[in-house]
Amino acid sequence: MPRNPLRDQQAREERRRQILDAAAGVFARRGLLTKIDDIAAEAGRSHGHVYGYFKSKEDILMAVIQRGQEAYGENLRAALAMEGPAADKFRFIAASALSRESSADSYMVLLQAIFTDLLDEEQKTAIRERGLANRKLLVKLIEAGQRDGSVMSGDPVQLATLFATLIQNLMLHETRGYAPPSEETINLLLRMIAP
Amino acid sequence: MPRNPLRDQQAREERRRQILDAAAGVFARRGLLTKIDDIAAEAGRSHGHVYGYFKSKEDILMAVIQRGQEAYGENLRAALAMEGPAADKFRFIAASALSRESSADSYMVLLQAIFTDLLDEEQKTAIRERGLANRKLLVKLIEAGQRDGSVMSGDPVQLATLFATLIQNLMLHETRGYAPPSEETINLLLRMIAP
Amino acid sequence: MPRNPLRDQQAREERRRQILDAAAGVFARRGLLTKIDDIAAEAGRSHGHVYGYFKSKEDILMAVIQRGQEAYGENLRAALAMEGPAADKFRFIAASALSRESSADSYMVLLQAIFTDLLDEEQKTAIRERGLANRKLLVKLIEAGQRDGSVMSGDPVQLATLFATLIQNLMLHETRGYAPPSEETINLLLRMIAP
Amino acid sequence: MPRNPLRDQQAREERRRQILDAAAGVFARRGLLTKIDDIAAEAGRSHGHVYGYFKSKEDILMAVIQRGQEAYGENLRAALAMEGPAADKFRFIAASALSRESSADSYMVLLQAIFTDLLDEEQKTAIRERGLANRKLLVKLIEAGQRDGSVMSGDPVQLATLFATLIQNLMLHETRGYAPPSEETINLLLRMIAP
DNA sequence: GATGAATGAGTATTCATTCAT
DNA sequence: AATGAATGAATACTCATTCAT
Repeated sequence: MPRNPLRDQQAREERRRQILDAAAGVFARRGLLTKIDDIAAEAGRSHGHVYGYFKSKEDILMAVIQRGQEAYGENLRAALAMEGPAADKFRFIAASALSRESSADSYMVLLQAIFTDLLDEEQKTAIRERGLANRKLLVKLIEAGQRDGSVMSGDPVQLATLFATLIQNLMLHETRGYAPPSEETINLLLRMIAP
Repeated sequence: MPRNPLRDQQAREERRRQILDAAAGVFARRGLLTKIDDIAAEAGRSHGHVYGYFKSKEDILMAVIQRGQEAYGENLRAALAMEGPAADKFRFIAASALSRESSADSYMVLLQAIFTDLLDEEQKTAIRERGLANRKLLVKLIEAGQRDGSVMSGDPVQLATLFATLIQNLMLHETRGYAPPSEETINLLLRMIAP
Repeated sequence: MPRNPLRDQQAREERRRQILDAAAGVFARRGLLTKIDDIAAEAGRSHGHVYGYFKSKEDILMAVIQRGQEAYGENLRAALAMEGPAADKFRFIAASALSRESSADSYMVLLQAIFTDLLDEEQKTAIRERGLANRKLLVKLIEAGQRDGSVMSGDPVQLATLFATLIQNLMLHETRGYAPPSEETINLLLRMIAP
Repeated sequence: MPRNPLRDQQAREERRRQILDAAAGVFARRGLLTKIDDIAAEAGRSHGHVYGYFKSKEDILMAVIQRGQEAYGENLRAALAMEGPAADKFRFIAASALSRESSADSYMVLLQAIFTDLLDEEQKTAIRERGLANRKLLVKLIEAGQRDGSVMSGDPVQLATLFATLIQNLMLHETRGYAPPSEETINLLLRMIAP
């Protein structure tokens, strides 16, 4: 059978993605105490397999976080690109964040990673920078909302932080033992930032 | 031979408190990966000493969380007992939570503890129940605020959750690499729940 | 990827047996104070290796004891299956027990295990039940001996116990600092139970 | 109150004896895994108290063993001093050994102590020498029995060992899960060494 | 590539022993 | 003397990582 480098490469990336999917779930469920074996088992592979795709556990952790942050960033960019009033954009962001199960996972993993010394400062800085980049996008949305009158006045950076905070932490509600956030929760949240 | 049982008992409680103080700080800084030796070193004692006061690491963790939740509850009760408009009470709560350094610590520790299987379900349930008890106090405050017109309309339970979420997550700001919450942040926060 | 599952399985069992052999020797030499590292060193492996085959030190201890009891039971069954006078069967049992070095090991380990609270009651019960099953076999031999006139009269259960006691404790002679039991010792022993 | 050196000394010895009594029981029950705290608790004292009377745990262990061996020796000497046929003397020894609860304890403790490296060779030698001294006494009894026709012919040393073995191990019966030795057991035992 | 056996650094916990009171 | 707080050496066990097959 003739080699097919492109196909090989794609297969490799697909398997790497599968491992990351598994890792995101297990990290979220078990926190930083997650073992490589847990991830491998979730992916239906051996732990040796995992090391064929990632250098270390830390490496996997960084990849999970990065993917989560980039997905959130994509969401923000999609909202920015939407037509219509800013309110709709916020509803879109809130709904997306709260619907995708993995969001809460990524956020919690990120929070824990920053909170321990498992990662070195360089890695933490990378995470923080991606976080700041995402907040910039949200600030733009806030500013647009203030211009079209759908968001209250006030420092857009602070407002962005508060809004992000609300969304992110709402994702943890089920984990905290509260009822999962509903449509009504989203409405309330949007009223809170309305003028 | 204990010459003074009362004094001994008090000294013992004092040392236990010192260990808890140390543990709260280290757990917050290093997360659940905290080692007993870290706690002992922070308390300026040997790890053997720590085991004279706590049965296990898990035991210390539970004690740290419980103390944090009870301190938050005290805060809420103090606010409820205050005279004056509801808005002042919210400001008091927000200011207390954001000022005491240990609050953010306790909250993060709690979040992580619930998020891993380090604790068994029974212990997690105890934590969740204390959390719900505290939320009930906050719901009372929200309802009072709605009666005197200082809080927007809406389901008080949902509003309480959102408000708590804002405060608690703001406590993590510095950790997340953002600027620490200021007086202005608090004003903004209070405007968000105003009608 | 296991190219040869059968071979792998066999290799695994072989290694497990090697660990048990090492453990039996070390337990016998060092008693219950034996460290996992001692066992691993005796087997020429790391302690991590040992944990790949046994769940805990207690687990190894139980396996060593069980193997010893089962080997003794096999001996008794072989004697029962022998042709000829009962006296020959007793000689066979005595000689086997005193010759195989490991017998004394297993017996001493068993004695110590029952004598401490390292094992829980359930495990001790399992050991005692295997002991009683073995004694039943010996009782059969005693009864056959009484029928063919090679064993003195008396309660067969008591006689079985005394005979077993003699054999088992003789195995400890070297340990006790006495001369090892000889052919002559066996003759004497057999005369003691003769009518 | 005037000092009374003699009285002080006696009080001290009495307390030392109390500790030894406690230690013998606990060592027998828990084996070499016995903790100093167990002994102290059994004696109704603090562990610090125990160190006022013994240098180390090893020290206590040696004292317990020595006392047991000496008590056994006293028994043998008392038998030797008895009037009458040798058979009565054996019955006396067997009955004493099996009746005094502490005998089995001491024997098991001795067995375990010799079987580990908790004691150094010097200490083990001391124990073995006391054991050999006791066996000499028993050999004298056997020889007397052979002279008066109440004991079978054969090497007296071997016979002594077998007899001692029977008695000692019978002491462990209850521990092994068998019925405790009875009057009938003793009769059987005496018949076994009869000509 | 895939597997899982093997290793050993790392960690929680225990307990003999010391010593201030 | 008596107590028990404090220490730290010792030890069972875990788990990330490597590597032979």
